[in-house]
Amino acid sequence: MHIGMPESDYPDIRGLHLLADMNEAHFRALLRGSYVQNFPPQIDLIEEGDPSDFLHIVLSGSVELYSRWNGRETSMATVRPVSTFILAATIKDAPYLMSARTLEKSRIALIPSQDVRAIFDVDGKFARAIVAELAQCYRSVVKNTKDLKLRTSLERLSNYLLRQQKRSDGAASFELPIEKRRLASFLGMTPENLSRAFKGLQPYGVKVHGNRIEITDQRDLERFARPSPLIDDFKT
Amino acid sequence: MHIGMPESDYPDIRGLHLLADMNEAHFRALLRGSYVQNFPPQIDLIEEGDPSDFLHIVLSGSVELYSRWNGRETSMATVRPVSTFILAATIKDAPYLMSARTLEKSRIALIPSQDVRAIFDVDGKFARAIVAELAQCYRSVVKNTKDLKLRTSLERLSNYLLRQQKRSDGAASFELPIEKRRLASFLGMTPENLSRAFKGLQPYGVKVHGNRIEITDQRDLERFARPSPLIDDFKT
DNA sequence: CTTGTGGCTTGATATTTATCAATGTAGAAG
DNA sequence: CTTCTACATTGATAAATATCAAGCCACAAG
Repeated sequence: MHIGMPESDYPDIRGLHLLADMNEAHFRALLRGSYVQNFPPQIDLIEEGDPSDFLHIVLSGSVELYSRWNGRETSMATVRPVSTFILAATIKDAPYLMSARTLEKSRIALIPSQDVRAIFDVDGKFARAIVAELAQCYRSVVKNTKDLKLRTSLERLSNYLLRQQKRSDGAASFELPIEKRRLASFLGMTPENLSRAFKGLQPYGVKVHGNRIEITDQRDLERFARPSPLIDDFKT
Repeated sequence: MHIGMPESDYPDIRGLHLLADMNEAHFRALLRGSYVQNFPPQIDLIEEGDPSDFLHIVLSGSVELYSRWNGRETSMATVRPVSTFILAATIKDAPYLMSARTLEKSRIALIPSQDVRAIFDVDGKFARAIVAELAQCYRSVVKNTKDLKLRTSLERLSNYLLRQQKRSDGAASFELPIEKRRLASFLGMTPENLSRAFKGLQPYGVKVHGNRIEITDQRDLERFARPSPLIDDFKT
C-alpha cells in the first residue's frame, strides 16, 4: 500500500536546483510515486552494492555517505538539507557505490529511480538540471581527490577549517558540523592524528574548545594552508 | 581563419558514446565549428584554472590529466582514444580543474564549448548521452577515492595490476600502458616506493621485466589484493 | 550523586611512506 | 661504438601516519 508524500513537503523539495525548473505536471508525477519517512539517528539507509531503487532527498537532519573495504571504513561525504544523494547510481541504474546512514533524526524523501529516469526522458529542463548537478558532483569529487593526493593531513585540515569558516560567513569562531572522528575519516586520517593536527595548527592561530574552532589570525593560517579555488571553492 | 574538421575524422568521432545517437544535422553543426590538430609529445593542451573553451576528443595518441598545487604535481588519469575529456567544465562553463598534456604524438579534436552547450539544449538524445557520460565519470572518480582512502599502496598496485590484466583479456603477461613514474603518481606514491612495491608483490607471483608484467598465480594475487566490483569494475 | 558510556586526547611505539644520494640501465643522438 | 640523458632501482635515513594503551571528559541513565 502506498501512502505518497504529504503536500506540505512539496515546497522544500521544489526548492532544489534539480527540480526547480521542471514542468509542474512532471514534478507532481514524480512525487506521486514517492514517499517521505522519518528515521532515527544511526540508521542505515542504503548499503553499497545494492541496486539503486530510489533517489533520496534529505529534507531535515543529516546523512553520512561512507564506504567499506576489507574491514576498513571511510567517510566520503555528509549530506545536508535540502539535497539529493546517489543521483548517479539512479541515472545509470547501477549499484550504489557508497552506503548511507543517518547521523541524526532525519526526514528523507524517496523517489523511485525508474520514475526519475522516465521523467528525465520527457522533460528537457529536468534533464538539463540533472546534467548541471552531476557535473557539480563530479567536480566536487575531483577537488577532493586533489586535496587527498596533493596535501598532507595538516594542510587538509587547515584548508577544511578555512572552508568551514567561509561557510560561517567568515566568522572568527564557528562550530564543527560533524564529530571529530568523522572529520578525521573524511580527511583521510585517524582520530588520534586529527587531535595532533589541531595542536599542530596552534602556532597558526587555531584554537579548539570541544567542537568550537577559533581562528585568531586568518591571514597566518592562509599563509600556511594556501587555499586554492581549484580545490577549495564549492561554487565553481 | 577557420579550417574545420576533415570529414575523414567523422566516423571515429561518431563512434563515441557521447555522439553516437544524436541527430545527424546536430552532429554536423557541432563539428562545423570544430577543428583537429596534431600535437607532438609533452605538449600542454590545457592548464587548470583556464576557462573551458573547448571540449577535447583524443583521436589517437594519449593524454595525461594532472594537477598541481603548491609546487607538487599528481597524475589524475590517462585518456586514450577515442574519448572526450573535461566534459564537466564544458557543460558548467567553469574553469578546468585539471591540466592536460600529450604523452605521445596525438591527434586531438576541439569542439567549441558553447556549441556543445547549444546543441545540448536542443537535442534530447545528446543530452541523455551527456548525462550517462557524466554519471560514468563521477562514479569512476568515486571509485578512485575509495581506492586511495581504503587501501595501502601495495594493495592499490596489486589491484591496478589485476585491472590491467583484465584489460589484456586476462593474459598472464602484459605491458604497462604508462611509464612507471606516472603510474606511481597516479597511484599516489613516489617512483621509489613503486619499485619497492613491485618487489613486495614478488611473493604473490608478480614478475617485472621493464614494462612487462607477468602474473604467475592470479588466484594468489587476488587473495592478497581482494578486488571489489565497487572499486575495480570499469563497467558499472 | 554515582556509574557507565562513548568520544576525545596523550604518550609510546611501530609501520608506512617520502626523501636523499648513488648507481644501474636502456634508448637516442652523434 | 661512444656518449648523453632520462628513467628506474637500491640503500640509508627522515618524516608522516597508524596503532596500541591509558587516561580524560562530558553527558546520559539509573
